[in-house]
Amino acid sequence: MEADDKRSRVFDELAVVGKAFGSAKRLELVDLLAQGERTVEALARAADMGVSTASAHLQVLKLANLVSTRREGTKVHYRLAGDDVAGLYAAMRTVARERSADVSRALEAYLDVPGSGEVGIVSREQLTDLLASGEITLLDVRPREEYLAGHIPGARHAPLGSLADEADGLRGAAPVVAYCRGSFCVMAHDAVRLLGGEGVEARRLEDGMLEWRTAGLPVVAGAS
Amino acid sequence: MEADDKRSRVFDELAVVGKAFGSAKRLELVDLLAQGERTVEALARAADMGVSTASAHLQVLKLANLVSTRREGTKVHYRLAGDDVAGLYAAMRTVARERSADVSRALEAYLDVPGSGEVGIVSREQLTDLLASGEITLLDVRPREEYLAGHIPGARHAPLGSLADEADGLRGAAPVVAYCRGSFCVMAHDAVRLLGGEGVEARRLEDGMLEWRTAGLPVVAGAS
DNA sequence: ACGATCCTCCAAAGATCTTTGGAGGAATGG
DNA sequence: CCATTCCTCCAAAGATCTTTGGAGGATCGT
Repeated sequence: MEADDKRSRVFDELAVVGKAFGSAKRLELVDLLAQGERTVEALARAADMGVSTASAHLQVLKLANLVSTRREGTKVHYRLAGDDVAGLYAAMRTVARERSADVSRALEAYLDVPGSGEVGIVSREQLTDLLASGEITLLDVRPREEYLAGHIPGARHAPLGSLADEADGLRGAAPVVAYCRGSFCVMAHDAVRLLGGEGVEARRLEDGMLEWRTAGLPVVAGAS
Repeated sequence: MEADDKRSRVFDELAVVGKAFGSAKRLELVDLLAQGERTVEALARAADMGVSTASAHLQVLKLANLVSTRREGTKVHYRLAGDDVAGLYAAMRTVARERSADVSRALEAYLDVPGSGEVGIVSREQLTDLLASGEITLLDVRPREEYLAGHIPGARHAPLGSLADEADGLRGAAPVVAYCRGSFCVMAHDAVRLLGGEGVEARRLEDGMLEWRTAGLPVVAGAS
């Protein structure tokens, strides 16, 4: 049957996209790219793999049309092909987390979440209100390049590495809300722990930049 | 670093879910399961593969917690673990179709869509209105088991195989809207072509049952 | 034109997946 | 308790993916 061939081809092509999400290394690259564009070398370094390997994985993502590239001199910058790709990645994480006990267990072990009694979590809606009323200091604790590529309006950049130096200035001032890459990112957890230990009142955004962007909320780029 | 190990494990577990969507055969099974539960044998037959192969693929889906099973006598019925899984599958199809020229090309070849000038497409919103005003006959042209597992309220079952016999009764009566599995399914296209050739005024729903269900619209099971 | 940098492509080894037939397990009906 | 049905598990062959080092292409600055 000719029609069966054509149907098979449709699923074959769909599987190209599915396969792109079927490798831990590639997911790690997608996770990084969801925070903004990066060069191959930067991606390889951040995801701890050889440049050849990173390039090969990026070709797979490119073949699936999930990423696009921009050349700047000798460097090639990769980025997600669109917000819908970030949305698909976020949706997959949500389903995986809700459906798979293995995923949620691995995630809890990584985030070091104290089972039940974590206090001080702020939802996106609450954050919008708190920002409007100016009652808090919003900290973006991601690496500098990611902050520059896009952050929540009103957020100050305070990377984890230099957060300890800022504790003095934050103590006693407006309470802090910290955020990072998303619900699978440990940085905001670490920031809240660190600040709490320094006597600074700190909570964290429920998820992070990925979910903020996917929800269609405003994002501002550059140093602000 | 211990933290890196834990992070890697999170991505490894995520990749288990991603991999599940990374095989054409498995996607075909998911596509079928999105229409309702089925036994292993029925799935193997419908997707044209050996029972062992189907079982193996189903184990992969089960390991990713994307499907669940129900035993009935010697038969095992598989179904999607939840509507969120169907939603993820639908989202992946949408992204794949919009991003990948290969996917949309393969799809057009399969659906045999006349490039631009296809008339008579009804959106979900329009269908809801048309149903409320009773101005149309809504036909579900999927196989019987899928109709029974869940269909749009008010739809009559008219499988493709026996549609020609119904043409006489439909001619001159209320115009027809036909639907099938979803936007990657050819049956409604075929139905509209067939009815049109018989002189019956027929249009098709823009997508199908998968998108209807994913949108949270009402579904009724059994013969109605 | 040349060297330096950054990336992609190539080839090959190693790892992982897919498919198959058949053995074996679970449930049913006589 | 035996035969039947339906499914899962096993083992092995074949196919596909991943990772690597190094060759080679593109771009830039000198």
